[in-house]
Amino acid sequence: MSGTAVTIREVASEAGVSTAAVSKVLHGRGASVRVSEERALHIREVAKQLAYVPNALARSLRSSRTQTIGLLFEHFGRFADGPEYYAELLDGLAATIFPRHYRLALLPEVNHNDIGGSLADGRLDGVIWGKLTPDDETKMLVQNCPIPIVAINAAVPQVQTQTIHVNCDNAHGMSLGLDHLLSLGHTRILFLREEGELNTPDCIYRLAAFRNHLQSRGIDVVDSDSLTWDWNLGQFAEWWQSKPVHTAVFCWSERAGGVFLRRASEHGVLVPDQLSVMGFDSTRYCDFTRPRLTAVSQPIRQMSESAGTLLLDMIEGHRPDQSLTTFPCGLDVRDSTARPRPHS
Amino acid sequence: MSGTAVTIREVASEAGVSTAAVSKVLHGRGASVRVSEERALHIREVAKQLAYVPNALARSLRSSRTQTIGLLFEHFGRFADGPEYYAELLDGLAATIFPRHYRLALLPEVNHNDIGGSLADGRLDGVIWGKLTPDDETKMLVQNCPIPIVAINAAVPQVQTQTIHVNCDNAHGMSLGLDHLLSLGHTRILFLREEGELNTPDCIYRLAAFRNHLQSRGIDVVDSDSLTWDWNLGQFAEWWQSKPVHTAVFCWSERAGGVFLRRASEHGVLVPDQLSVMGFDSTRYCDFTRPRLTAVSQPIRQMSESAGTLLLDMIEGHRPDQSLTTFPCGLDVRDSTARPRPHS
DNA sequence: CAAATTTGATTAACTGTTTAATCAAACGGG
DNA sequence: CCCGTTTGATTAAACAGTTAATCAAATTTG
Repeated sequence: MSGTAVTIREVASEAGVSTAAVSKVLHGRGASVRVSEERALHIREVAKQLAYVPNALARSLRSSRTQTIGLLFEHFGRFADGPEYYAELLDGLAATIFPRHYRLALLPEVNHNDIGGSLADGRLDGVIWGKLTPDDETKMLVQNCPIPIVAINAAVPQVQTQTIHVNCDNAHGMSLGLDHLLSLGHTRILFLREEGELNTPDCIYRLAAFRNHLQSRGIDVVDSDSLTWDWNLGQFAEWWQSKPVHTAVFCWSERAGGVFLRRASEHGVLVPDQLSVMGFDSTRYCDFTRPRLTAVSQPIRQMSESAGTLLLDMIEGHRPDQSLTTFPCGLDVRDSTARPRPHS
Repeated sequence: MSGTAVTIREVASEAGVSTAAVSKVLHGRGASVRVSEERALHIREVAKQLAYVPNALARSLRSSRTQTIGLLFEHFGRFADGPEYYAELLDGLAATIFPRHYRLALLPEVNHNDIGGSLADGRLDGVIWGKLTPDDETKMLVQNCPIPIVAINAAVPQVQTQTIHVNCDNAHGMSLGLDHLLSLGHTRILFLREEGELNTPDCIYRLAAFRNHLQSRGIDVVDSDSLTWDWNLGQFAEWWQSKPVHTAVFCWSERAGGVFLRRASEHGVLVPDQLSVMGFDSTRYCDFTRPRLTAVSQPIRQMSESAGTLLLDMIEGHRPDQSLTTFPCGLDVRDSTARPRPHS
C-alpha cells in the first residue's frame, strides 16, 4: 500500500518473529535457523498480505550471487545488419539460462575500462564472450577476470582462470564447402570478400582456410591473389564482362552471398547454370534468396546452448562437460550450386 | 593481487583516510564531505595501485539506482523465428541507453509472479514492455509497478503510475496499404492469417482495421468472412484451384507474405502478374523475397530509440518529451503488387 | 578582535538480507 | 533424575558502499 517497498523487517515485526525466521521460511536460507510449521505458515501469510518482495540487491550483496550473466559483444547497435547469428545465439542462451533462473545482461561495449568494471563490479555471475578481437588489453581483462568466462567463436586467450572456449572449426567448414564444389567439377573458384569486412577475424581466417584447403587438394594456386576479389556493390558488371575464368564463387559470408546473387540476377547471369555460388553460415537467410543459397553451416544455436550450460555449471561449481566445446561445421546444399556448364 | 575484491575500506586505510573521503573522491558522492586536492590525488593513486573496483551492488543498495533497464518480451527463445523486428528494437535501445551508461537486462518470461518480482526486486530502474498481451494479471502488474514503464506496441493499460506508450498506428498502416491496392484497381482483396497466429493481438487488430477501412472506402464487404482465409502451409494449391475471385492478398505479417510468395512460385502462379501480394511490417526480409514484397512499414528503430529516451528521461526525473510517442506507418512499394490483369 | 563562514575531515548510522553464534526449553535414554 | 540431543527461536555481525551529523581549524567579515 505505502510508497516504499516492504522489507523483511516489517514482515518480521508484523508476524511477531525475527528477521532470521522470515528469511529462513521465505528463502530457505540459514542452516542453523529453525522454524516450526505453524509459524512458517503464519509468516508466509503475513508476507503475502504485505505483498513482500525480497530486495535482490541486498540478497546479492550478502551472497555474492546475482543470477545474472553478461553478454559481451561487438555488434550491439548493429544487430539488424545480420540478425540471424545473434538471434540464434540469444535463443540458445535464453533457452538454457532462463529455466535455470538466470537473467541475461547485455553489456555496453564502450571501452576496455568499462568492460573491466563490468566484469568485476559484482553484478555478474559469469560472462559469455562473443566475437571480441583479442588485443593486449583484452587479454589482461580475461586474465584478471574474477568470474567464469565462456567464449563463443572468440579468439580470446585460454588462461588459468575459469575460461572455456566453444568453437566451430571454420577450416573444417571451408573444406566441406570446397569439396562440394570440387566434386561438382569446379576447379576455378573465386573467394569473394566485401571491402568493408576485409579485416574481420572471420573473413581473414576463412580466406586462409580457403587457400590451405585448395592447396591440399592439389589445386593450382599459383597466383593465389587472383582467387580473391574484394568488391564493392557496384562492381559486378565490370567483373562479369571481363570474362572471368571462375566457374564458382565462394562468398565469405551468407549476406555477401545474398547480395551477390541479387547482382547476378540483375545482370541476367543464371545461377547455378552459368555460375555456382555458395556462402559461409547457413542461416535462414539462405532460404530466402533466389535461388536458395548453398552454404556451410555453423551450429550456432547448439553452440550457444552449450555455452550457457557450461557457464552455469562453472558458476554453480559443477564439473563442466568439456565435450561440449567443439562443434563440427555442416553443409547445406541448396539451389545455387551445380556442375559447371561444359565449355562451348 | 589477493583473491577477494578490494573494498573501499582497504583503500581508505591504505591511504590513511576515511571511507567517506574515498567515496567522495572516487565517485563524487556525499555533498557534505570535503577533500583537499592533494588528498584526492593521493586517494586516486592508492585506488589505482590496489586496482580498486567499486561494488555496484552495495552502491545500488544504498542509492536505489542500478543503471539497468529491463526488457520484457514474449519471444525470448524464439528470436530466430523473426529476427528483424527484435534486431531493430535492440539496436534502437542499445543506441540510446548505452551512451547514457545504462545496461539492458533481458528478463526471462516465465510467469506473472516472476515478472512481478523482476519489476519490484530493486534491480531495475525502468522497463521496456514489448508485445505482452494484456490479461488481468498483466494490468495488475502494470498498476503496481514501482518503476517507470515504456510500452512499445503493447496493449498494456495506461495507468496513473509512470507509464508511456510508444505506438505505431496499425490502422493507419492498413489504410495506406489498402489504398495502394485500391488505387491499382483491386477490389477483391483477401486478408490472410496463419493458423498459428490467429489470436495474436497484432493479427486481430490488423484484421479489424482491414475490414473497417474497406467499408469506409465503400467496398462491398457483404460476407466479410469470405475476405479472410486462415491457412496452413499446405493449402495453397487447394485455394488456387478453387478459382478465387480475389486479385490481391494482404498478408497479416511479412513472414506470412514470404511463405505465401514461395508457395505461389512453387505452383507456377506469377506474382504480381496473376496476383498481387503485400504484407505488414516492411523489414529487410521483404527485400530478400522474390519478387520483393510490398509492405507497410513501422519505424521500429525510431520507436525503440524514442522508447529508450523517454524511459531514461522518466528515470532521471526530466520531463519526457511526449511528442515522441506516436509514429506514422509508411508504405514500401516493391515488386509484388501491380494492376490486376484484365479479365479474359 | 570577536563573530561568522568556509574548508577539511571523521563518525556512525543507514540500505535489506543472510547466517554464525548463542540460548532456552523440551525430550529421550540409561 | 541427570546428561546429551533435538527443536525452536533470537541476536548481532557481516556484505560494501553512501551520507547526515558533527567537529576542529582556518579564513573571512564587520
